[in-house]
Amino acid sequence: MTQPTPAKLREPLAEIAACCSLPQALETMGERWSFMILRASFNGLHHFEEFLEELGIARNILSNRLTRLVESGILKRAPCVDDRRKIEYRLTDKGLDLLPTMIALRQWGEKWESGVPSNPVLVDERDRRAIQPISILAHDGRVLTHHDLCWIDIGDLNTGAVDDDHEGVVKRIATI
Amino acid sequence: MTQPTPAKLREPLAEIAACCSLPQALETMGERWSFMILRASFNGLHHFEEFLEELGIARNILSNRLTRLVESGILKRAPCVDDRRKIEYRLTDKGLDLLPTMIALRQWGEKWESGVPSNPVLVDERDRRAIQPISILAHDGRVLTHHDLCWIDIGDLNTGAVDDDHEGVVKRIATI
DNA sequence: GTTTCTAGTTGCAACTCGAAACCTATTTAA
DNA sequence: TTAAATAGGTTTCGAGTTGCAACTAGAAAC
Repeated sequence: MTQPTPAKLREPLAEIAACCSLPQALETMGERWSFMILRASFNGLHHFEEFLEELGIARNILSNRLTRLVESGILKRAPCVDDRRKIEYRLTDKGLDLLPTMIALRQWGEKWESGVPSNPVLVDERDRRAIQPISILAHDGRVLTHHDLCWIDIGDLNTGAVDDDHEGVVKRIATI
Repeated sequence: MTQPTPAKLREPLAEIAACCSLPQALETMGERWSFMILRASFNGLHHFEEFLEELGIARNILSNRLTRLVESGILKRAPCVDDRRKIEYRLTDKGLDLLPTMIALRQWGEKWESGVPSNPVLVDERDRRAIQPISILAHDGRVLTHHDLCWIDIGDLNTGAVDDDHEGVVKRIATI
């Protein structure tokens, strides 16, 4: 019994290029509203009605997105102790770890879309000085552009360890 | 003559929170396929049929996305001189400047989604050593987390110049 | 016990996506 | 010099997704 059609519309991006993690990341965070909900979470919002009012999103879509973000481990649900009608949505470590990505996107928007640096400004709490622009750094701290980058096979990676004798049998990557 | 309904479904994210550049950035890059097309561009693809084969996207959607990316200044069109049927899509400076964001998202995916570092690895061409993880840096290079950050009014920014006189005007608006 | 509040679900209309077919302007082949 | 192939679209249509409003279940307040 062969099915006439598998009927698999909207193929997951992850299957497009299995070698790269970017499609996988986009599978959860690429959805409309996902980043906006994340941003609201970082800004201290925790409850359904708070997201609803802040974002102006439809109830069913918010419900759907929160469920998906919880399923993918970016947010976690917890019932409130003082009011058991309420549910708290909080960022997990996986969710918190999206902050650099979010700030990078925000800085890009500041530079190219709005034109002006937004107010208020994001600063290091300790000295109240503005954070650096998010950038790509070499192991020694040099800022790299796309001209300086290339892909190499993981085996041919230079780890900095002394391995002059054999080139290309390194198994572990240091950065990630 | 008043229209019966403005019929403005799908309100632009940019209007949701005008104070922040992130929604504006998401307006163009938040669309499905936008980041995948960007990634393909960085990987040296320039033509319609190349994107089509590489991404497995539908023709009409690809056409639509390329038009939007050109309209928002991330890609630029140029007719080929040697074959006037062909059109070249190339990254503008605005597009190239999305590389840190893209790598940040990729690294997040590597860490939390796929688990394993992908192969091939992105390295500094000069010494063939892996790039650093994208992170948030203070002006002196310390790596910051969300605990270390706060928002302040742009007027109260510490620029590094000596200004001990006024302190405590920190408007702690958000916790991001 | 009724009302209110929180977090949903359901139904329906409008919109977007994906696959295939079609279209137009250029090469290339016969 | 026609005929076929190629590049980059647009059109059509069914299916999936989004947005809005109305409704619902459970907990709290009155």
